[in-house]
Amino acid sequence: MIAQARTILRREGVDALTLRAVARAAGVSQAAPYRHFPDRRALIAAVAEAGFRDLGQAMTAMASTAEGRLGLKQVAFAYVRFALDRPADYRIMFGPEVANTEDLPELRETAQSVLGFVAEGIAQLQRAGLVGAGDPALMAVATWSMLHGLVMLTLDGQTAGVAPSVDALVEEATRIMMFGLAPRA
Amino acid sequence: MIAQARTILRREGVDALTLRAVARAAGVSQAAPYRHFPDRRALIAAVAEAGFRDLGQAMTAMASTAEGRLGLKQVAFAYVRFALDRPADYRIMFGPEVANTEDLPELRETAQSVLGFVAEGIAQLQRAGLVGAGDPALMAVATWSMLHGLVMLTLDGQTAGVAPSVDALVEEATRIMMFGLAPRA
DNA sequence: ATTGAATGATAACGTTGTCAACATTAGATT
DNA sequence: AATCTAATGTTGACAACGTTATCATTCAAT
Repeated sequence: MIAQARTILRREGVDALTLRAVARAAGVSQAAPYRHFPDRRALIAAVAEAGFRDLGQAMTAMASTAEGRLGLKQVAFAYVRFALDRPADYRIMFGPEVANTEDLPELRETAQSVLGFVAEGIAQLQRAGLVGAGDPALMAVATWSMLHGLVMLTLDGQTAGVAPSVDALVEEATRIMMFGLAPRA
Repeated sequence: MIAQARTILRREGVDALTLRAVARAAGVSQAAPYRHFPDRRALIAAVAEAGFRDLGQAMTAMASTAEGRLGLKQVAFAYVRFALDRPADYRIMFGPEVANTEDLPELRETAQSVLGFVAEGIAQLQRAGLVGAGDPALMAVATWSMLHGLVMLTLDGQTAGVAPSVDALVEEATRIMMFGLAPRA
């Protein structure tokens, strides 16, 4: 059922992701989904959680392709690529429907594991002397924020024309994140 | 009518912002709004545009309270404060309904002026030698991305527990943005 | 005075989330 | 083997929504 939902989401967008549409796709009556999800929000939360799992997988896969700062950058690219490849999935994962994750502990945990993954990578770089002192969790939030914002603004069409390509944009943004806006003496 | 819409949005959330609710609040028939907005999306776009205007105003007001890097940081605080004070407004401004602004030139322009404001501030810092060389528009996008991401993740409850307060989080994030993750010799 | 645009009212259509009531089935218990 | 229970599905309904078509009103410009 979640698989049906994700297919609809990708093919027809968020608006088409209705409980009835999922029921139709599953060849089942309109009320049947309520046996598995208490309400629409729960279905969306399940789809979001699947998305976070896929995202984590994509990031992990890319992390092992390079070391040091380049590794972190590769993860950043994997992150952005995932979001731009599946914009509807990404939007659902951070949409208002699942904003208050207090009552969705599983989703919360899955999402937090993405943050934890970034934090761990940063801690590694710190041990290698490639990242300065400071709370790695905080640095991870800042890094994640930048990527998330970049993705959202790009999906909203707000970064068009600033850089020759999205890749170039990510390249520059991660560089700024790593070395800062202030000049280095 | 836009004012009614914004009141409903703030009081009852995005879901309650329906054309019918706006019509009721205005004491008018349910079809009357269609004389002023072709569809729901147009109403939302108008609300979003009003939000961007308010945001720009808040940022501008705060920019004149300090100079140099501190000025930019004050603008960042103003930005975050606006978003957290009026989460529903902020969400609408960057929501999927108005994602493709191609057919909403006015909204696009208003939103872009926020970016332009940041870019101008960065260009000023460059002239003062407080920010390194590089395309200020690109730097502005990176900065905006970080703030936008930070706000969204915070609204989604994803940054809870990382810092003692949101202010501290913004403080640290802007510091990282300015001086980078990499250690300074 | 007439016209035409702007604005509003009424009524309807199709879709949605949700619920209540009933049917079916598979597994566990007796 | 008979019975009970939980899970799952169906039918039918309700209210709310976006949207449209049709008709009424007002008011400035000609």
